[in-house]
Amino acid sequence: MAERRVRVRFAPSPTGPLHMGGVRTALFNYLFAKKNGGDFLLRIEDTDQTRFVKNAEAYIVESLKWCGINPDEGIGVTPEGPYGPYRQSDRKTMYKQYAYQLIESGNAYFAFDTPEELTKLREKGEQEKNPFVYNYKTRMELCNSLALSKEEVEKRLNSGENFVIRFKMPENQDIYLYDEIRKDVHFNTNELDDKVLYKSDGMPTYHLANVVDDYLMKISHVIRGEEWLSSMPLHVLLYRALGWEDVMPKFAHLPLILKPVGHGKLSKRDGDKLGFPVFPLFWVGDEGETASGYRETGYVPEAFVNMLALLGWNPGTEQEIFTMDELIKEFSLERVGKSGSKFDPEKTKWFNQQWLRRKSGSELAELFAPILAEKNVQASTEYVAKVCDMIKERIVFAQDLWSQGYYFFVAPESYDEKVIKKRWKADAPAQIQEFIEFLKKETDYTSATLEAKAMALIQEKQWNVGQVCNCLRLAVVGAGMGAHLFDIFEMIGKDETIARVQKALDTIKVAE
RNA sequence: GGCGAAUUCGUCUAAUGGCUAGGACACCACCCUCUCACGGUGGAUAUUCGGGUUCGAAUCCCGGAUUCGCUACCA
Repeated sequence: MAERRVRVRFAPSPTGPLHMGGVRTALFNYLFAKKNGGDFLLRIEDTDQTRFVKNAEAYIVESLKWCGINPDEGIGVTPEGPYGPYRQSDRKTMYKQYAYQLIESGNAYFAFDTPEELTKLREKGEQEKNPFVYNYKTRMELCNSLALSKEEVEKRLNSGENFVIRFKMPENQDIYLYDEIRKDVHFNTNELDDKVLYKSDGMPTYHLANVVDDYLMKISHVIRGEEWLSSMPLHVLLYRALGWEDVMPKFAHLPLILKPVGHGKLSKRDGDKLGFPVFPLFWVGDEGETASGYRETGYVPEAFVNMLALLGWNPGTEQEIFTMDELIKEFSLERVGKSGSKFDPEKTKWFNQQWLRRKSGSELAELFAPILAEKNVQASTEYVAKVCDMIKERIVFAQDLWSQGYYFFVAPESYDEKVIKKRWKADAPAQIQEFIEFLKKETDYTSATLEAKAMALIQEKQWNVGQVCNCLRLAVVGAGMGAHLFDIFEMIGKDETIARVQKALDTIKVAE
């Protein structure tokens, strides 16, 4: 049998910003598609009009773009593709016929119960410790086309009364399913309920829309979060009832991403409460509420994607740093784990550090440019790139380029008290004074030469290397950190070096 | 409550019946070093519990515990 073309979709609901769990689902779909030479589509599932958030769709598109997860088809692609439209609200009219087809084949029925009535039944059920379920046991006592007379149903339908269409879940059937990640899974239909497929507002619910669209869009594999595992039997039954079982996609349910502390899955509502972003990009909601994003926090997309890929998947080797191309090459559903993973913000920082370090000076200079502009610093890109090369091993975030490299651009405004206390001893002023005289006479102002001559001087005078160098570092940097001392000298130049050291000499008082 | 799924260092994970349970993050110590980092070396820390099967179990089977998910005219 010829293998079906691999077509997968990421189908988020625009109810707010896409959070990192969603990005990971998109990533795994994308990797799977690319690995197998297939298509990755982006479909928007906006069937719930009450939860619709205006900017969410654009945010989703931009987030995926930032991550380098580019759809082949669907929302955000021009032209969108042959199976459009790819927004369920734009497909609204397509679902009704399938809902009615299910009614005709006896797999679904009209229900007239109002939400209020159902809520009341649920509350009552809870009190009596006998939860209300709309299923084979109760449906004949409720208000629907199975329990009511044909005339009564006609009358209600013709009078324009609100109705929903429910799936008639068969009684006592054992359903054996296969999940690509979880392997064999078993359900009995008595545990399931008569889910609403078609809502009174004329929109399908997720279950119907999802199955219909996946069928029409020729989806071969459904890769989604574990929260959907429980509805897999319903979806499979829907494929069967609609007569589509032969082209039913394979299912793979991904383990969830859990909160690093406390309990439960990571959710949008966690926002910044946990001290790290849960969203790829900065978010501003309809009511002006904001949430931080990985991009603005100083993460590079390579690191974010790399971290996400290793959350729930592993290559079976000890390689941890992967480019997108390497991920595509290595990815397989077989190596996706079964258990949920707690998200670790510390490891995410490490990935960013690794990725930043792998970038060239000029690549980093591009990240640094907006920060320098904000600080009103003018410098040539060559100079900035050189600085980046010197400090890239000390940064975790793009922003650290400034905190770790400001002294290449501006003189320190203060001096670290702790360093003064430790290094600026009684004999320091005299030594530094002498060192200034040495610097003034230097004509070959390059790092290596300067270092050799300075070391010779220190040895000749029998000074303590650590004390002298650290005092000089304090003078040019203002703190006990930073790049190689003589590299700093060369970079800022002779005049600036002398000016800074002289100023330190004039300002700093010998520690008691 | 019902149903489903899961369970290896604090965290992410490797080991699909067989070396001393391996790696990474974080932590500690030492080395490198003018500082901060980087790097290197070493350390501490794990098979949820109880039964079985087997020469041998993290791995297979049964039961308990715990965690997560679902249980909406939300996805």
